[in-house]
Amino acid sequence: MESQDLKKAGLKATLPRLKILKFLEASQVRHMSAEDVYKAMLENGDEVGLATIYRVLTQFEAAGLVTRHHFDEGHSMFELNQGSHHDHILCVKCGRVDEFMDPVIEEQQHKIAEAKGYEMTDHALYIYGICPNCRKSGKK
Amino acid sequence: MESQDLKKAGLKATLPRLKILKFLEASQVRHMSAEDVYKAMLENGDEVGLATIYRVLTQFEAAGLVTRHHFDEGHSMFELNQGSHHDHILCVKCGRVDEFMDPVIEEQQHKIAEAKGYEMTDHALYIYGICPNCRKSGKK
DNA sequence: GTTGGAAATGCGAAACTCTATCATTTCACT
DNA sequence: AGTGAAATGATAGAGTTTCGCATTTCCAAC
Repeated sequence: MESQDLKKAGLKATLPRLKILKFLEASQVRHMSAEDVYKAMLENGDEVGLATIYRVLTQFEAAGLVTRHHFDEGHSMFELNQGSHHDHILCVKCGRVDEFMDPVIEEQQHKIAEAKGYEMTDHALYIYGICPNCRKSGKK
Repeated sequence: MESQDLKKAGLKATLPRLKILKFLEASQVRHMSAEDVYKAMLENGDEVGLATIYRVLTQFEAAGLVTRHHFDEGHSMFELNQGSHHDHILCVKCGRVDEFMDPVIEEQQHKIAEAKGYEMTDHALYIYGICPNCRKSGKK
């Protein structure tokens, strides 16, 4: 009963919110824009207004249910929070996204923030490159 | 004669491009959006169309003269390439931007890319936090 | 120096993502 | 079931960036 998850997050268990949460959980694609979610749900027969998708994803983010990423300028990508924290490495040719977690980097970031007198609240790390497949096929 | 710099970068030495390059070099502010550049140049009496600012900054980026940053969603920030590579730490309260360079992190990134089979082309690292000033004044 | 043509510019319109407005509907609680 | 608060949906609007095209500028050859 996902409605419990929403209540726990401080959100009223409305039909659109439930549909979106279920959709994210069922999706094979881990990273999606609001537009992606909107279109995919439409095809699924679940009609939810685009404005609602944006609102709900923002609320989910505030509630810690999803994370918002800025892989590239222009639009936000959302990822359901499951499993543990990780950063991303992206292919500039095909858009493929892989995940990694590096304790050394995580620790260094805290050290840097401390050295600069900052209280660290968040961080974003993206490595861009050419993925194994694209290197092999040698696409320009 | 900055026109040499442009020629070297493979760009025709036009008046707007020269003006923009000179402006960036003279500016005390290191990070600016296209709109920032446009307005500041207007006040300076250098009128260059906004579309041209966007085009030229994008060309400068391709030529390696400037770097484009995505500090937050919504708009790109540009920085003239002078001095060496560095990453950024940003205050979420006041927008202050500091720079740092950490050899350990740089090296780890290459290792990660290699381990994942990627050919690394670029990376972006932003640490977000509360800067010393904002911590002292305890602003919410 | 002129001049011819390619390249760049400037303007407005348009694309794109995201937010605001507000009438209507839905949820939760008696 | 009834009621009030909150959420939704549709559309308009805001903000950033790009596009299309007429005009201007650069530059190299005469």
